[in-house]
Amino acid sequence: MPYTYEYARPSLTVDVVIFGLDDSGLKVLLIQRGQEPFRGRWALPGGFVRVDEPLETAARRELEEETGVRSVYLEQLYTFGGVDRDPRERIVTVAYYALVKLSDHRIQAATDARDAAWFPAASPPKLAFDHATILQSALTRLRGKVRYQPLGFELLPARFTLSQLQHVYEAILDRPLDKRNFRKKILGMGLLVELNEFEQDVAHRAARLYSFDQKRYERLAEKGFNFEL
Amino acid sequence: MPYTYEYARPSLTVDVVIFGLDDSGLKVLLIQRGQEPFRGRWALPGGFVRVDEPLETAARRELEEETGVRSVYLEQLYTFGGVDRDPRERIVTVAYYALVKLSDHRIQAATDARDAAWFPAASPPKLAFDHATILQSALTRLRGKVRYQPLGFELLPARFTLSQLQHVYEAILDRPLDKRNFRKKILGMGLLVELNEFEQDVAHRAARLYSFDQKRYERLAEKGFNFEL
DNA sequence: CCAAAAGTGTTTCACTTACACCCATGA
DNA sequence: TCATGGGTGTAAGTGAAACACTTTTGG
Repeated sequence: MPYTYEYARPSLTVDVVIFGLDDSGLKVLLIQRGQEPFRGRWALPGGFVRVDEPLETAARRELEEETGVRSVYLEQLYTFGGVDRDPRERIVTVAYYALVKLSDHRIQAATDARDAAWFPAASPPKLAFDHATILQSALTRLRGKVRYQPLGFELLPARFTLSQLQHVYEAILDRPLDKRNFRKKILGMGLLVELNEFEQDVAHRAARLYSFDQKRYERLAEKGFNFEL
Repeated sequence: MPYTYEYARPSLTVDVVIFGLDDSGLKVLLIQRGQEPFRGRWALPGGFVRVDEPLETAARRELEEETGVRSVYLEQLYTFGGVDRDPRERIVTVAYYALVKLSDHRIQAATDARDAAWFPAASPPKLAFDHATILQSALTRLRGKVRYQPLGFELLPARFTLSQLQHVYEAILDRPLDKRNFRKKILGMGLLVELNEFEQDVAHRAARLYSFDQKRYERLAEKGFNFEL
């Protein structure tokens, strides 16, 4: 090692809060620990950062190991550096949160039959370390950011109905939204592409499918447009 | 050391973007480096995190060394972990930003006659490492957050005029605000205490002084009140 | 024909914006 | 008395919120 240090240094990990959405609401992916400390407890997926590995790469590595997907929304959340957050030694963790499409069957396959499971994000089991705090921060961030960034689409398949989209926002914000006002507002932004496709096999009028125009959003955002629900 | 590791670990530092405000606008405090790499370049104050030291404590330590003040607004910004951000070795840095009252004379004293100086936050000199990126992130965060959190007061003395407050917001948001609308809005929140004191020694009508009611803000914020400019 | 969700406009109210003049003070 | 910033109200426009019925489809 080319330098010497006056002080011992903390270890560095990443942890990832992986959110998904299904019919029963917002979910978080947790791993059951096989070792001490906190053996048997549920915890966020995470691990050590390698010396030649960018932080986000480390987070994506953890994410991919647990879900099998690679290109999802991933954002750095906060760095937790309390001295006693790990009973063994000082470990600082850079927390990320990710939004994945639970409709993606690769995710179901990757999490089946493992020590991983989806839990309601708002009422998880007792968590290891300070992971309850990290999860709570992620929820708060998500709730704040979803209102002014088009994150809702990250939880849905590429083609979705307006009702599905509304349910996403209702689940995250945890309050009901008015259907007409929601549609007026979201369609008024001009960011949704109206497809000539419809829901299939439903016992009621089939809803039209839409897709989100990411490119158009990026162009508008550069010119000062603000997505805001 | 009680554990062994499969991989070498990055080193960990904190860096602090210290903002202040004077008549010529928003300023940032920089340190001129005395050693390689980047000898002679200006850089953000920062240093290694000690193994038994919480991150925020480390940031406050750096802040106090440079400004002499202890209780100021300090918030974690982002963690920068690019592999080549330091030419010597892998160093991950947890960046913070702070808001200090430049009217506080301790600050002037602590920064006088040192290798530290205040620069316009929007047009700093060429900076060492990736500190230009960090500063830019801090500015973006400050501009975003100042609109929905009462941060402006952190840059002013405890008693201030409405015009001073307006200038704070104009400097940060970098656009002019309408005087009557600004006053209406900010007074309408009921967070300012109207004092029976006035500016002294000005060559025009003396402006009334106000103070910010932090307690009242906290009580309202709990009940769902949102500060919003 | 029934159940279930899709789809659609208008009114009301609150808030934002634009805007100009007199006042108090010290030089 | 002049220069400088302090202090004040109203009208118009824009956007948010509240609200109910008809349509389509499969069972």
